[in-house]
Amino acid sequence: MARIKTDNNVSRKEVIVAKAAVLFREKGFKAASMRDLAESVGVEAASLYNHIKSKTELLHELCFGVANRFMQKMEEVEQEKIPAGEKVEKLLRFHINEMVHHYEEVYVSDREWKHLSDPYLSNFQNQRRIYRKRFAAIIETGIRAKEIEPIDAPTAVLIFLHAISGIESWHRSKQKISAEELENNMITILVDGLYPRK
Amino acid sequence: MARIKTDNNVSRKEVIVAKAAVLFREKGFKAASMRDLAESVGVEAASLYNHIKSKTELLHELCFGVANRFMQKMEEVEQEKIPAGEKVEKLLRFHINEMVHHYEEVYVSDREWKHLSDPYLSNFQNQRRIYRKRFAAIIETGIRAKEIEPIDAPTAVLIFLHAISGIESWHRSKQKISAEELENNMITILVDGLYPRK
DNA sequence: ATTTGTCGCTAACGTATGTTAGTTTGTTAT
DNA sequence: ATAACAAACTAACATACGTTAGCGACAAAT
Repeated sequence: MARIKTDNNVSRKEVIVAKAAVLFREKGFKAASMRDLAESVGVEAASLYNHIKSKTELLHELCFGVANRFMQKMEEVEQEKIPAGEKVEKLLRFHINEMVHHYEEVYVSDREWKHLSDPYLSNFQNQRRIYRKRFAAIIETGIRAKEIEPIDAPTAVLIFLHAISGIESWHRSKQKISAEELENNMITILVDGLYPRK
Repeated sequence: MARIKTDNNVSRKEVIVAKAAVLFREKGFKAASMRDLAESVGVEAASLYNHIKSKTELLHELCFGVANRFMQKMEEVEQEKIPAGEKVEKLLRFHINEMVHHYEEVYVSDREWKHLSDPYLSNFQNQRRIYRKRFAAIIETGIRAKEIEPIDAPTAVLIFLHAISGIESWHRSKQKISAEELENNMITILVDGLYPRK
């Protein structure tokens, strides 16, 4: 009998959720089976249910974990007293860092949320919509202050968020540039298009 | 008995592939069942197999259909005798148009190719890698000609391609701006970051 | 040492899935 | 009208999946 080993105040459930993130990322939620997950945890499939309620619970855990972190950062940034452009940059850097350092969870939350079931599904969709609205609002504030070029803010937000989720491919790439290089490259490319030409 | 109705030289197989694109987009490849597809086509599940070999064949058809169109455009653009910046812009506009007008197929090809099986899988991955290399090469030519800012070309390519795939959300959005507006907004935001500041 | 509760195991259930076999219906060509 | 073919149907198969029930093994507390 092989117990799930848990170092340092990390519950067995958390171990399972972490392994699930890896698996859901590489196979997709539907294609990843509980038996796959069990094997990667080192245990029989049925044993998982001593720690979790269902497969979907794992997805909840992942999606809302990520969503909450982003929402919290949004609140933090909104309250700072700095120009809108800097707020945008701060948010972008946060996104990039999350993608680099919590790759699996962020990726899963981004691509697999469709498979949430309905009290949670609409909740999640709402959160995303709200997040984007608030992001766009920051950009629009910058535009009114003539600090940012007059572009369509919602489109800009879409571009930013999806551009960053492209780090997925960087993550798998062989000839990696460093994480800081990546971050600065992205900021250059994304943000420099924002400011008016002189 | 309800036959699949086919107007205008369009084979029944093509009807099925088209419906599959819609279904795969909204549920994901794994979650979409052949019985779902059959219902949406208006026929029993088993009947589909008079026209197709397998579920995965539908995915091949979609993925390689899209990939081939992009490869062809790449060849076309490479051979034009225009500045690198304009080549980039042409490719981006093509991407945006494909995403707007062949939404379902492009989206599926982008997100569901993981579920291809192995002779096709590696083939598809190769095509993508090659496509990106050639795209990056164009940008690098522009950089050497001091026509484009010295940025990391592979990163720029990742950003561009993923940014455009974000149109997905625009497609579903209610308060749509027009397709041309969208295209021009995107080009402004993405391309303007490329040229050196004066 | 005994109790108690946590955790993992085996076995199995019910359901959904992709696909095949064999048959019947409808259409097209002679 | 009839033969020939295409395309739909019904029935069923094997497999894979999420999950439950019940039991045994280990660890912690008394």
